[in-house]
Amino acid sequence: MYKLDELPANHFINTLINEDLLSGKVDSKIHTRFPPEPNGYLHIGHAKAIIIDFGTAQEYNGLCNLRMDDTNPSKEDVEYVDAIQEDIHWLGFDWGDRFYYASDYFEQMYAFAVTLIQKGLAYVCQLTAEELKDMRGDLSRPAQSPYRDRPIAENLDLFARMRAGEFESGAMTLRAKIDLASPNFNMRDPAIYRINHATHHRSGDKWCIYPMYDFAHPLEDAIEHITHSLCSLEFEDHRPLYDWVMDNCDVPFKSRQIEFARLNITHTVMSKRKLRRLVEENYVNGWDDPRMPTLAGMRRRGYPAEAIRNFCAAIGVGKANSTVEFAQLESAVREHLNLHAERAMAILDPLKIVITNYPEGQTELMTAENNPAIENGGERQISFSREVYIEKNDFMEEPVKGFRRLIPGGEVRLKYAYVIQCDEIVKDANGEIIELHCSYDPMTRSGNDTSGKKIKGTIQWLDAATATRAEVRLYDHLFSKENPDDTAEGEDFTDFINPDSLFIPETAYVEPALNCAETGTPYQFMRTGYFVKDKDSTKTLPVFNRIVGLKDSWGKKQQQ
RNA sequence: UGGGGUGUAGCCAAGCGGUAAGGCAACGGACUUUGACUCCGUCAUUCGUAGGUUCGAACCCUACCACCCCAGCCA
Repeated sequence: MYKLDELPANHFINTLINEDLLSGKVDSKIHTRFPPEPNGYLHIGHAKAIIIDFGTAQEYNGLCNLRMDDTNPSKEDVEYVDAIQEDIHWLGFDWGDRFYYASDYFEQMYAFAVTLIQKGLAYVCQLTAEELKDMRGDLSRPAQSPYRDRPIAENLDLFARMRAGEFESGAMTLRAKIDLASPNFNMRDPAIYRINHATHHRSGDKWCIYPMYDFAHPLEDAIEHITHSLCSLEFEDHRPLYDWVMDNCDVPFKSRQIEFARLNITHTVMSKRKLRRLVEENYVNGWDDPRMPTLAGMRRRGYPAEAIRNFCAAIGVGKANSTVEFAQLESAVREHLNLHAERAMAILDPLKIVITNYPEGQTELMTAENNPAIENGGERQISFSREVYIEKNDFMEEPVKGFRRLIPGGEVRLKYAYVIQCDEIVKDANGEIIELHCSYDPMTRSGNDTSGKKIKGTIQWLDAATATRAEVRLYDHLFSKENPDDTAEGEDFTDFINPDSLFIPETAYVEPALNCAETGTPYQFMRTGYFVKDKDSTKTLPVFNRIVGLKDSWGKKQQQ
């Protein structure tokens, strides 16, 4: 039925799935699932998992379910359920009508647990958490439980009463009877049900006992006929238990668990605990703050979903712990923006230029390309008059070697307009430069330059008469520390937050034609970078996106 | 100290007994009305280390080393 050379072969997961297909071990459609716990927002690390889960299904013409793994009511909330769905859709994936909740299987899971008890494979253990800790053994000593040989009938009775709410939270657990001496601690009679009198975000107070991940997850997969359950490396040790549940509960289907390495990125934290702290301790303004590595944050920052997908494809899938450089993500974003983002001019730190030989009151319309990187990228008209703003650092009174922009007595091209020459520097009493007096060369009009001049530098500008004052924000990666995930639990982040991660220039101007209120299109600022409207904020002004800005080899040279 | 994993360039990563893909970064150069983009070129005689098997080893065997994960009634 299958031919090896027709099957996907991008990485080891394909190899394993192909084996199952070729051997006939799996004779149904490939079926995967993405099973987030609704206890936080999805981040770029989840994007990798989503792409592996949904992507693998797509590669094999199969299906991928979305399942809320909501088996711990004290950590979960509906707010996250909604956000997770929105983010997956934004990323470009769809689960059709296969949206499930683990909590919908609670009744079935309970029945499986009862069966296990009847088979003598599970027992109610009344050890308290502290007692359990004392009796769990260690590397060389097996664990112990005085309740291990409780009669089946008594276990059945106790488990029913656990469900009925007769006991307090934590009073007892249902444990799988496997092997107290196993070198794999996960097999030392793991708890599979605990008592927790908490209100579940969905099932309310219907249940006061909840299945543990190790028991619930294989059952969820089996119930949904998941052929391949893809998860991260830390669950490798749990696979024997996963298989034990599959083998000892009378499941309708047997799934196979395959583990891959989760994503780490430099200058970024990926742990939900730490992301939550960033939000709750107000280091950022919410889960969707553009500085956050959450999908919601990246969306607001102007990262295209396709760029994130391309990034994940580029980094591959393996089993080695690795940390991808932030630059690799930026590269994927730049690559996409270069082809899709329309260009615009903006001035973040204005310096006024008076073109003394340009007639007062005159205005010309100049033609500017919207996207020179693509054919038929469109054009727009921008006004030009006697007074314009340029970027302050596009002028150097005492130029360093190699500087190609405006210098006293020198010439520079105003992009899409004329070549100007700096004739005079006007300063205030403190010696601060107020404005520059320049003259333009009428023969150098963009599009029909008859001057024959070869000008090295080209800079951006804005007509002072029409430029729109804008609030602009520049973003960079959140942490100055390369591997902030190494930060000790509870440690203060303050010293590690990159002071440049958010910068708001005092006076910034943009082209008036930019309809920032209505467009979600990323714009690219001339030479200085990209910006995108911050769609979800109440402000209608653009966000400047320094981090995926143009590479600046001049700036780099300056630093050296 | 028990168990489970992983080691290929600065960072990812192919490779699965026939003589080290690709991407990111970096560095040269060409082009340029964005110091961007684009284009061309350079970048592992060697695959954690040491032995062994073989005509031939990153791939097989042995030993060692390093790093990651596991003793929640979290997922």
